[in-house]
Parts: sequence; C-alpha cells; structure tokens
Amino acid sequence: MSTDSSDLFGALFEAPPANRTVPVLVPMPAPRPYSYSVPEGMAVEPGSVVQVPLGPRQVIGVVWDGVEDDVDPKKLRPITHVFDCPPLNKEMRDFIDWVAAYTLSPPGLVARMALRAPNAFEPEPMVEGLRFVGGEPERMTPARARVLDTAAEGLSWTRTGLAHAAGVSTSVVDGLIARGIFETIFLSPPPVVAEPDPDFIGSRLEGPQKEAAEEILDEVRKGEFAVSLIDGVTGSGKTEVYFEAIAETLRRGKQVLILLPEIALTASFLERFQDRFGAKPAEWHSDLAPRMREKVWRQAVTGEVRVVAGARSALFLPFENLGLIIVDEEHDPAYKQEDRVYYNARDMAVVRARIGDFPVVLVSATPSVESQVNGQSGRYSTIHLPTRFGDAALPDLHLVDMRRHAPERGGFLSPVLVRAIGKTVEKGEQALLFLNRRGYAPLTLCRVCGHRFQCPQCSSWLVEHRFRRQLQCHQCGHSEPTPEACPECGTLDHLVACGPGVERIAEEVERHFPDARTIVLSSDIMGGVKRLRLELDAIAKGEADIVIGTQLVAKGHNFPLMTLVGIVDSDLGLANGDPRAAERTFQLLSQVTGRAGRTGLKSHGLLQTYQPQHPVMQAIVSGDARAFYEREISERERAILPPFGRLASIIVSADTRHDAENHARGMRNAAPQVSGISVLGPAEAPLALVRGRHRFRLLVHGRRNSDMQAYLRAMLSQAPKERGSVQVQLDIDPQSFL
DNA sequence: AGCACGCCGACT
DNA sequence: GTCGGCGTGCTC
Repeated sequence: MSTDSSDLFGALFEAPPANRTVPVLVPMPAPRPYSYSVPEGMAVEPGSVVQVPLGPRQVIGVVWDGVEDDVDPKKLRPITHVFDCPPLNKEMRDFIDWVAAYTLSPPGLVARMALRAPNAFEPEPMVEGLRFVGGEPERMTPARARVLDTAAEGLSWTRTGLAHAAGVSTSVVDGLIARGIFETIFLSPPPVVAEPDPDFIGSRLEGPQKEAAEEILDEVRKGEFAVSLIDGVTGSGKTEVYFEAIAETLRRGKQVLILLPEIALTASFLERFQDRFGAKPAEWHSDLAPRMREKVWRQAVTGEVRVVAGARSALFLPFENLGLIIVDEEHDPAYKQEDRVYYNARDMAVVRARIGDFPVVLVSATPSVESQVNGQSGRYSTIHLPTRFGDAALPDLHLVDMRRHAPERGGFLSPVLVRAIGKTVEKGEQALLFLNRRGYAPLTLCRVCGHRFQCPQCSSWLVEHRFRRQLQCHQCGHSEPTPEACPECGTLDHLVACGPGVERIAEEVERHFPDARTIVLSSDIMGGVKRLRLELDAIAKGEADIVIGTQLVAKGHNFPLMTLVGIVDSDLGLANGDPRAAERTFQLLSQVTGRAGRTGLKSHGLLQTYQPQHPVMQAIVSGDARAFYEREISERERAILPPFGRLASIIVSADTRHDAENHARGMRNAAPQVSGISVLGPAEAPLALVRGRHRFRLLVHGRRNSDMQAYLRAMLSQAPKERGSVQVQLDIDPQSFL
C-alpha cells in the first residue's frame, strides 16, 4: 500500500487515517479498561493520566497496557485531555493489576486509589518571585533603601514577602519593579518538606540494635526484594533500627515509604524522624488538607519528596523510584481496608516490594501470627530485639485472679488494684486503667420484665452513654435518648446497667479517690482529635493522676510518669468468636502494658482476669511469647488450615442486587477448577464481627484465589435470597501468589 | 462508582 | 397537584 500522500489514488482507497485507540482504566467497577480514541496530535503512553468522557461526565483515567477489545468503533469517544504529569510507571501498573486480581476488585477502582489527589495532575503553578536586577532608582527614598538593603540579604523574594520583611507597603516594591530594579521571575514551588539528610546525625546504635541494623542494612545494600521482620518489645529501639535502613536507602537515591496505622502517625513520631534526619517526612493520611495532599502526591510522582510517612492509603502513591517500605505496627488491624477495595496494606506492601524488587521491613512488638509463620518458615528474615533500649525497664506484670480478689458489690476493681492505684497516686506518679469498652455500660435491662435494649437496625445491644444520656449502637451508629421507663412494661426507674464501660470505671475511681485528678479517654470525647492531643499532652506533663482509657491509649503515646497499668478486664475480647481473638488480646495487652516504665521509673502492671491459666495471660506475665505463638499457630492449623495450609477469610456482604451481579460476572470469568473447599458456614462464623445489615462472615479453606472465586460462585446460588451483593475480602497470605 | 430515569407515597 | 424516596440501567 502506498504511503505517498500525494498519491491521489492511494489516498482515495486507503481507509481514513484511523485514530489510534487505547485502553483506559476508568474509575468504575468495570472488569477491564474501556477503549478510547486518541485525537490527532495527542501523545499518550501506558500510564498517562488522562481525562475521558464517561456517560454524561468527565472522569480521570489511566491509559493502560494490553490490546484493545473489540468494542463497536462507533461507541469510541476521544480522550479529552492528557495531564502534564509523569505517567504511572510499569511497576505501579503491575501493582494495580495484581491488587485488583487478588482482591477481586475492578482494576479501575484500584487505579483510582492511586489518583486520590484531585488537582495534582497538572504541574504545580510556578511561584512568582523577584530577582534583583541591579542599579538604583533615580529618586532614592528611605523606604526604597530599606527594600534594597533587605533584598541584598536573600536570593529570591516574593513581592509581599519582601515588602513585609522591609517593613514597607507593597507599593514601594511595585515602584521598584516598575523602574526595572527588580524583575519578576517564576520559581518552582518550594518542596513540601526539606530533604532529609541520612547523615544528619550518625547512627548511635550499639549492641543488639546495632547488629539488627547491620542485618537489615545488608538487605538494603543488595537492593533486592527481601522481607525482614523486626520483632522487639516496646522500647527496644525498633524505630532507630529501621531509621538506619531508611538512611541507607536515601544514600542510594531512592524514595522511602513508612506505613503506620493512622493513629500512630503522631507529632512525636514525626519529631523523632526529624531528630534523626534533620527534616520531617511528608505525611499522607485521610484528613490531610487538600492543598497539601496535592503537593505530596505531585512531589511523590516527581521524586522530589524522599520520605512519606502515611496510613494505609499511602501504599498507593505512585512513587517515582520507591526503594524501601517500612510497615510499622505490622500486626495492626487498621491496615485492613474493608470497603470498596478490600485489602491489607501490610500484605500489599510485600507485594509492592516484590514487584518493585526492593526490600520491605515489617515491624512489631507483637507480630501477627501470619508474619510469625513466615518468619519461622524462613520466608521472612526475623530480627529479634529482646531488650529495652537505655534505662527503660519492662514493667513487673502480675495477674489478679478475680475469683480470689472479688471487687466490692457493684464495682469492677479488685481491692488489689485499688490499693495499687492508691500507692501510685500517693507517690505522685500516674496510673492507667485500661478497659476496651466505651460508654457506661454495654447492656441495659429492665429489672421488672427483663427487657434488654437492642438496636432496632442490627440487633446488637445498645450501650449506655450516661454522660450524653444516650443509648448507642456501636455497630451501626444508631442512638436514642436513655428512657426513664421500660418500653416493654412501662415501669419507671427500674432500668439497670450491666457490666462496665470506661465511664462507669471513672465513677468507681472517683468514689475511691475523690481528690485524684481523673481523665477518661475514649474515641467519643468531645472535641475530636485536637482535644485528644491536648489531653494526651496534659497527661504527659503530669496534669492527671489517673487515666481511664480504651484502646486509643494503647498506641504510640508515651507517658513518662505512668508507673501503674491496670487492665480492668483482661478477658474481654477472648470469647467473641473471632478466630484472631486470642492474638488480638495478646497484642492489645502487650501494647497497653508497654505504656509503663519507659523512662526508668519502676513500674507495674496488674491484669485482672478470671482465666489466669489462659495462654494469653501466661504469655503476657512471663514475657515469653514463644509458647503462645506456637499454640496459636497450631490452633489455627487445627481449626482452619489442615488440608491446605493457608487461611482465607471472606466477608460476604449483601447489599444490592446490582453489585452481586457485577461480582458474579467477575467470578464466572475467573473460576478454574476447584480443589477442596470446606465452609464454616454462617452458623459457625463469628457473627459479632459483622453484625448488622445483611452481613455474614465466612471462613473458607483454599489455597488459591480461584478457589475463593469458585466458592463464591457456589455461594451466589444462595445470595439472591439475601437480596444481596457479594463483596470479598481475601485475607490469604499473598506470598502464595507471588 | 456516579448519575439519570422512572415509578409510588406524604406534603409544600 | 408536586417533592423525593430508592430500585434499575448505563457508561468505551
């Protein structure tokens, strides 16, 4: 065929110049990319961030790899716009595809997680600045002289900045610009954070910490995929150890991502980082100001930002050249995202490192059973840090057998614990009472007819919040004012609160210690995060004697004067039907008791329990977690894993018919042969976890993603009865698919 | 996911 | 008589 455009004959008989078409991932639950045509003169490549028409609106999409499908060419619409933004690299695209396949999520929705920065796709606007050209104005005035003096002290100034610094109004500066003394230049906007310096201060590690750091540094120097698990008690210097891995990665010119559970992303963490590197990392989390969000996203893609510390969503930032991921508090359930795309950021971090061929470091004082198993099998290299750093001593921990040390009638604190609190407060030290239960009482009933207050929407008990005079459902958020009469029998003033919440413990504490300064900390304190930070600071400064808190006191915060930790109900959570109940309890209790004794003061922990022989209790007081993990691993193998050696847990949720069909389609497309799936059906499933709406949870054995899909296909034959959709959370060890 | 369309119940 | 609830269908 002729390529000579002057050949009229050829031109007439050739097809009109067919526009190139490309696959584009759009932010909607389609199983694969849509095809769009590329207008003449537009340059796109896989990874390009584009704007495309979708139905009535314009959406952000990403040009994808692969061949276009055979969609009716008449339906093809052109790409509207290509953003002036570095394309998502192959590594990122592979990661998105992998996560989509693994989580059975539409790839477009996974891609969308990487593009969560609405206005960041065009370059940041240049900042207008002034440059001193030279010369002097014909008429020199005192104000003008001041401006010239001031300008000489710096290299570049903004118009208002210079005026402000010189103490004159902007019109003086404008006058000098008009006379050509200054010229306007455009500067690239300042980086969002200063560049961290790996050698800002040298490593101060010694002994086991130094050895641990060396081990990880070896991996970092190799610069290949490797998973290390740092397993060390609270205060053992885990952070300092992984800081060295970060330093080495920075020296190698690569970017670093530090993942933290949202709640651990505190000012004190950022300051620790700054002390070591001379600058803070960029932050990434859900309530980052939009402007900042854009900047961080943009500077992550361009490689300007070297270190990002973020919550799980930071894992989907399209870094330019990521070279290390740290997953701190690796065991934390907050790494699981449980809506839209279901994923565990810890596992996906391992996957991202594998795809990018760089090291990943998991860090925890109480590793997840999964990571522990991977450590034992040699898939992860484990680094133990058994001792505390510096002068911090671990607290002395004791169990209080509640059968022998019963609390007084109507109370929940044993005499042993009450005495210990008294002594602590006398010495001017602080006591922490931990109870993982918000509100006043978890159950309210009528003494006359036995009526129990239940949530009208989801059938779980309503929790009394006496302070707010409300009954609340902690499952679905429903709340109603606390009535005075029983709605069943109408009797007045015969409602009785059953069991303790933090508010009720506070009441008891005030009865025992009316003069002590008491603070209750739970997620429903008024005033939000800001207020919480203030309270935490106040506590750290010693402005409280007794702190009563739920799990939010367990994370990240150091209270230097805290020398007593009392766990009001250590057994809470052991019997809620969750297969991870024991593990979670162990982790939580370790974290809470670890709050004490971090500055060298002799400290104690008292754990009230009705099950002193329980392996969790034994592990906590002995400080020897090994036996506990051994038991936990074999327990899980026995209960769930035997034929296949992997655990999968699936949440099937029933919401709308529409979603059910979408997922069904996806699964039908995928499902190859099935090998042995056994089901612990809804009856055995830990309902407590997902109580509410039309949800139930299922545990399934299977080795492969396809097993899950096949199972779900079977499941669908029942799903219509539930009027529902099927959403899936795969909670399998992702390494089995690498 | 978002958005439009369309069909039935309580109000300006 | 309309407003608005959500059930349904559609998007290259």
